[in-house]
Amino acid sequence: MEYDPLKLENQLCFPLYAAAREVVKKYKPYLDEIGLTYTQYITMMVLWEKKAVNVKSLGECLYLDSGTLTPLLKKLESIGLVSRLRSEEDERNLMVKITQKGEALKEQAETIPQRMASCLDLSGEEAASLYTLLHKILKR
Amino acid sequence: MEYDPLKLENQLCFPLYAAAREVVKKYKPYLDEIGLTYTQYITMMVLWEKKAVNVKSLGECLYLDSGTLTPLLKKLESIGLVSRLRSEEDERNLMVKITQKGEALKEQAETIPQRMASCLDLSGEEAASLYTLLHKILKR
DNA sequence: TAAAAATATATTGTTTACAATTTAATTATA
DNA sequence: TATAATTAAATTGTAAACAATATATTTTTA
Repeated sequence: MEYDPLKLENQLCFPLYAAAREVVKKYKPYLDEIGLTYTQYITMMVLWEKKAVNVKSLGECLYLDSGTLTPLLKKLESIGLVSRLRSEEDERNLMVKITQKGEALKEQAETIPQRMASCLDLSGEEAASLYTLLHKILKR
Repeated sequence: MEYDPLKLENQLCFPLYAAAREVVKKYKPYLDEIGLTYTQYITMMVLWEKKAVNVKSLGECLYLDSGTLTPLLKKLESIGLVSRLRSEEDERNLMVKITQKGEALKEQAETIPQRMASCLDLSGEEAASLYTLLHKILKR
């Protein structure tokens, strides 16, 4: 029996793709508590840190484009977590700003990272090693 | 400045999610050549190996459910790569079988794994380590 | 400075992804 | 053996994800 590079078990991308989806699925019960999807959650993370950001740099942070972000940001605006306003200096830029309600949500999210970590069941070393390898793939 | 577990750069899931999408995106030019999406490609991988499989076990292989697979398999059937037929013994099962055309496609796909690997730019050791860690996450 | 190029976001269309529900078939059990 | 429980796919509805295109604004350059 010779080695077949087209066997699923010989792929590296496939477990990456599958594990990413499995982990996002594990977040769901926690994110349901605060009424966010995973993509909305990481968007809020950027805003919890930066307070305001335009769509382009948000997309660079998250590896997402306006086709994904525009409807998502409109949704977050409709929930009252962010505001969307064209920049005065350059009207091509849309500034996304966190609202008071958005800031307040952070407190409810504080417990999520730890609860998720205990789901993952990796040692500290394994997690660090995985972190490094993934960032190596993402390096551009 | 204290450690904030809600900062994007302190997440492990986020680079997993982002890297998976980036890598799938890198497949696109290669998969375009053979007219498949990434999800269709990994479905064909299972069929290149197993020749025939029902939707449930296909879903177990790929970590996908019938909600995703049903339309995808109909699409593959419409292209002529697979056939879909209810099992005689148990009519709840839908057997998905690879066609001649599906088998023939494998030859055109042979070069993809190597070309992808050179995109990834990981050493053999790094790839092996990543493989192990991802499978640890997927272990059920 | 008028036209061209570049930039930022939005829109359109297609495919995934998945939760929740429905339908149909099979198996278990009262 | 009729009824209940289980199982496998399909369907429905929503949210991503992304390529390709369109629109509007700003910057370059001829």
